[in-house]
This record gives sequence, structure tokens and C-alpha cells, in this order.
Amino acid sequence: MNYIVLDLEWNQSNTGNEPEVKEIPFEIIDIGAVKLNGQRVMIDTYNQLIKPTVYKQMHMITGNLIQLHMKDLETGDPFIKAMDTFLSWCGEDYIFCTWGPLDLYELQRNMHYYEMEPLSHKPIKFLDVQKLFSIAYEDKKSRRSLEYAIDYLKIEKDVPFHRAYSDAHYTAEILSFIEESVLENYSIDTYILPKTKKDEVYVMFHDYMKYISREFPDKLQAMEDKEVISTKCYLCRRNIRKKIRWFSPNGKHYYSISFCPVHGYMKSKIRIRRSGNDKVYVVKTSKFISKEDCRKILQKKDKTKDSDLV
DNA sequence: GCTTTACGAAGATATAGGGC
DNA sequence: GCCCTATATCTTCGTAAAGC
Repeated sequence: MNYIVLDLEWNQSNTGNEPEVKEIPFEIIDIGAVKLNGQRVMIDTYNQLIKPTVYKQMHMITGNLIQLHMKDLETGDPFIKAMDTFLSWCGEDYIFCTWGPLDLYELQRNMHYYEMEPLSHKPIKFLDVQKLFSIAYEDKKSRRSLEYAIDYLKIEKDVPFHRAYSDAHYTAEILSFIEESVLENYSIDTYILPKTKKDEVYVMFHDYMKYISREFPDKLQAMEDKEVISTKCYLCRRNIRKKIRWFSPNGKHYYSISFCPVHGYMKSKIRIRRSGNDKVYVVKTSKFISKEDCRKILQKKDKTKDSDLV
């Protein structure tokens, strides 16, 4: 499998002078990518400017940042043409890698605006190199700028930042530094949410698991779904007994604890999230915890009103 | 029984730090 | 300037205790 390390530059409405188009708040104007083989060695590159059709003025802040002017874009390809070329360049067997979680989301939003066939009909697995950098070298939670990571790894800064191709190239260099085992911490893009039960997402990490449900009309219906409220042991996949039934200390998050005779106390947490069209979906995470942590959650539950028990 | 005060929880708002 | 996410802080509200 190849790695497609992708970076985009985009422009936005020049507030006050140009109305914002709601369906495309950010218009992609520069696509850069580097293809790495399975050993993370560079085997090809892609670099293309896009001729904009939505925002004809460069936003001041953006213009200063990315060092691109409207006249540079006049010779660019139309978005649809550039994407067709780019996607066939990507090939068949690959995973997208980006710095931060936004690029893949904006790419799909732009494709949708131009009524292109979607990249996928379900959530997309990708590598967020910004997150991987934090896991490999920092505290797993912080998010650093690309330049910080380049300085940290003492990689030579031979081209300016904030152009799609150069940032993709820098990101690829960082990716090739990161130890193989860290790459298991992949991310899920939810521009497209699971549409059916079959498309729902189950992700196993070494110390926790994550589940992303399909959409439901509201919170109550989500919390009635068997799969949503199921608390099977994610290691041995057996049904296990609930020690603490689902409860919500605040109406947004739900907690439960089950006990697996082999793996111990498993805490599950449900977050209810809003999707675009006023529906909701569920992100459930499960992990094994100590008896002491179990006691703390029990205390939290005792403070919760009965009406919030499920 | 009414008013004041204190406190904690929940919700709303602000901030920070990343992206362009 | 706007988007996204996570976290911190402020505000509001309900309840309980204290004072009269």
C-alpha cells in the first residue's frame, strides 16, 4: 500500500467585498502531494494550481500567508480536471496522510460543491501526521505547527512553508521519521457518516476502542439502539455483565461500566454529536480501567438524577 | 414562612492553538 | 477573517442551610 501525503491551500470570501458561498466556505486553489511506497520511500509527486470560480479576490490574511496571487492562478486547471488527474495519479491501493484533520474534509466539501462522485460513501481512514508526531515525540494531545515539527526533527528547511507541494513534502519527511508502530493510530474522517449499520466504524487501538454509529433523528432514538448501548468486551467480543448501567451526568455524555472475567473493568463512554442536517450520531469509546477508577465513576453516578439513567 | 447566602452543577461563552 | 476542536472560565439556576 502506498501513502499519499496530501496538502491543500485554500482561499475564502474576502469579507465585506464578496459574499460567502455557504456550501464552500473554503475554495481549494493549490494541491500538492507526495507518493510514498510501503517502505515510505518517495516514488512520485503531484503539484497543481487551481483556477478559482467562487472567490475571485484573495483574502488578505490568506494572501500574506501562502504567497499566492490571483494572477498566479489564471493558468491553473479547473478543480474538476485537477481532481480527475490527481485521483488517477493516486492509483488504487493507498491511504491519505495529511498535517491535521482538515484537508481531507475540505477536499470532499469542494468535490461535493462541484457535484463530483464522492471519494467514498462512508467514513475514510487516514493518517493525521500532526497527531502521529504528538504521539511519537510529545504528549499525544498537543498539536504543533508543521514548522515546529520540522525544527524538532532537524529537517532542513530548504523551501518556504505554506505552499501545497512544499508542505506535503515536509509532511512526508516527518512521516518517514515516525516509528512504524505509531502508524497504527490512524484517524477517521467523518465528512460522510456511516449510512447503514454495515458502514458503522469500529477502530481498535492498543489501549482503547472507538465506535462511530450511523445517524439517528435524535438522542433518544440513538440511546435505544442495540449496537449503540451494547458493551461487549472488545478484546474477547463476549457479552459481559454491566456493573453500572448507562447514566448521564450532563445529558451530553453517557457512561457505563461492565466487567469481563478475563480483562477486568471496562468503561464505555458515549458522546452524542450533531451532524450537519440536525441529526445526531454517536461516538463510543471503551477502555479498561482500575477498580479505583471504577469507584470514582460510581460516585459520579450516585450524584446523578434517576431521570438520566437509561 | 420568608429572605439571604453559599455552593455545586450545567450551560454558555471565551480562549487557545492548529489549519488556510 | 473563518473553521475545527479542546479546554477554561463565567453565568445562571436550583437547592439547602442559616437567620430572623
